[in-house]
Amino acid sequence: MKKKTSIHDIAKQLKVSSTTVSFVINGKAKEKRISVAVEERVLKYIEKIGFQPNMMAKSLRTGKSKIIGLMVENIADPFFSSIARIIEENTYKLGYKIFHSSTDNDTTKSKDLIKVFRERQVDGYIIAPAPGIEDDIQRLVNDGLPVIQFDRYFTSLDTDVVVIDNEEGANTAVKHLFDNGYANIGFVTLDSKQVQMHDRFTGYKKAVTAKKGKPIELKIPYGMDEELATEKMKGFIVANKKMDAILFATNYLAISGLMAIRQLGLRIPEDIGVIGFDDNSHFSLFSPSISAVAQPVQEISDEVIKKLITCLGEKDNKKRRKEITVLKTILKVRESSGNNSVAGIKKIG
Amino acid sequence: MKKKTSIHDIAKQLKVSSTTVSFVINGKAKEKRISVAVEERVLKYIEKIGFQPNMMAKSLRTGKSKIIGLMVENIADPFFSSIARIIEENTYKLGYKIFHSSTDNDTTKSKDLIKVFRERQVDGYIIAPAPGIEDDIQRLVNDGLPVIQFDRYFTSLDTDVVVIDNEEGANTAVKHLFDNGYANIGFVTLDSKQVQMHDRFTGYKKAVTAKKGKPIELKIPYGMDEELATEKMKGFIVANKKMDAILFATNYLAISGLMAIRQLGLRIPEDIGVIGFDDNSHFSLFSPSISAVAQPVQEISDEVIKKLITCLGEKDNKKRRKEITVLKTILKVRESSGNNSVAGIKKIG
DNA sequence: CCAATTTGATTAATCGATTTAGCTCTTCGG
DNA sequence: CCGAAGAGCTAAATCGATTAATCAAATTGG
Repeated sequence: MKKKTSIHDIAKQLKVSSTTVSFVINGKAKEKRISVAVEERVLKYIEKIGFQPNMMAKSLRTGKSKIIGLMVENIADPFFSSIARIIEENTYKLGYKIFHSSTDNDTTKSKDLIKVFRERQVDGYIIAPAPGIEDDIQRLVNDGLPVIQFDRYFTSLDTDVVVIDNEEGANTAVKHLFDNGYANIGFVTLDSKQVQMHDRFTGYKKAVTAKKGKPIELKIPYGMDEELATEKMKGFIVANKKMDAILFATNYLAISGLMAIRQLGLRIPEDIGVIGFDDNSHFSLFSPSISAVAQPVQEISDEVIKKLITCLGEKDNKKRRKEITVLKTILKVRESSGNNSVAGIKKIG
Repeated sequence: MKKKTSIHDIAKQLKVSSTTVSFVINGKAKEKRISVAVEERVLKYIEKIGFQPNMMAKSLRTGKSKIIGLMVENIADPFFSSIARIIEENTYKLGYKIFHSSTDNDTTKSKDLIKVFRERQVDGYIIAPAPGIEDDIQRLVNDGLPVIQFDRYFTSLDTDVVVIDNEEGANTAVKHLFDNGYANIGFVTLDSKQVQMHDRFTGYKKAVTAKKGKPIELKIPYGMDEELATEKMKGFIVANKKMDAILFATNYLAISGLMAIRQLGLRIPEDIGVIGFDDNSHFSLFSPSISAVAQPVQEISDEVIKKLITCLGEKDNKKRRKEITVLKTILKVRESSGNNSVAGIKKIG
């Protein structure tokens, strides 16, 4: 059908060697002492025919695929898709393309994805790890491949890490609820052992016990159908009559929770106060508007990229000292958590 | 550091030829008359060392990268990220990986992306085209590469297409507003010549003129800052005193519009009725809940995948008769557009 | 003027797979 | 016992680039 023209075809046409063409294409004309005359002739020709080198061949030879593997829980989740967008944008400028993949927090799927990434020779890995893939990541690390863990991480692994201060984020949110007159604060989270969820619970618990309260917790299994989750939450709210506020550990849990509250006919913030983890551009438009612990998406992405670039530039990655960066969350105080703004916290419309 | 083991290393270890190893790995042992004994020996060994063939080499040789290029306006937009997710999921099962990219509806960026996709040898293209890239896509088509346009398309190009019936979607929405007692309906859209926006306007206009009304239109430039857009819309609403309902042409325009309405202190649906194009899982939680013209995301994705698979299976793509699939939208009637449900339209909580 | 250096370009190996064509050995019919 | 057929495996070309090694011609220095 169509045979793509190769560097050799060009060489033949111009009666030079393919080496020369390669040098010119890669801007090494000066360095490799190619005469300006020949250089221009080659440049003109490849411009004319719109030559595009075959990255596969290039990658095979150089060992660099110029591809980054990005593994997140769910690319359709606004938190992850925003990060994906920023990462894509910035790495693109450096000539990298991204393979995205959603793990659904599933171990088998994640392991398989790592395998696929490997055989595709990706140059670097950005991973929000699912449970149980410690060994797989360890193997990447052993082979000196650049790996960044973000959002959550295995403490046992020696990789760069970018996370937020989940404990403090949750803690501040609960304290804020107390300051607004709520006394019995519940926590709805995922039934998960992952470190970020655990930290959020810890932050919640510390704030509650500091007030001599006792934790009221509901755990929803990962991947549970939204309607079912809503039912669970309705049961949870009904069963805990005294509970007057809830902190939700993820954005989609908050959504189910809001449905539950609405279906029960409760008023926010009068009957029940609400704060969600992960902000969403829509929260400010709800009536009442929904308070949230916002993750600094831009900063997270920037940190991840910065670290990745550093890793990619390293010749021996195993020698480098790895860094754990912990970023601060921002409590977005809106109507759903009462009206008193707390010192040091921005009150927003 | 680490030299990945190749098919040759395996061959050397097992004292067979790399040809044999290749045959076994690709399941052609029977076909190529490799003895069961040798086959098992090879299989056992590659299992033991966890061998992973180099896809770059494979792709170079076979000419198939097993990569699909996906170009959308913005991967952080829930509409596109949902589609991306479904496509990723399904193509993955067939051994394909996806390169996603956001075009921002920018011509230069889109052209550049197509170039990058080409040099990366992607096997197929799924494109929600930005303006002005007709020629670039035409070139792909000329070279017999599988191309699917979706969400919007260039009518001049002979590719498979998956879109929704934008005209009818908008038309139905406006009719619904009329049926609910609204008389002067405005339309807020993008300042864009793209076909999907044009069709939405046509649907709106036909419904309005059928009622002897005259169109009231506001065009927002693509990429305008959200706050500025909100201001524009406030001005629009104030300037058109008699306007009592608005249809927004995209989900993010609806968001800005809702902010404008809120800031002006208007009540929905009493003072002003609202319908958005593109549904969002949050719309049902707004107070009042927001009506929307929902796009059938799952169906769109399924169609796109089906068509792509067909193209990929074709030996001569240029011969194939291309198909344009137009899918129906679903009007989700909620509180923001009044209370009367229209015949044939599902009234939802 | 000859050896040494510089200039400008090329030859050929290599990356890791796939695949065509062919080689060797056994078996079997006649 | 010879030739054909088939079974089982391999050599070597190939995909399209990069790059170390080298070479011929021109230039320079002493």
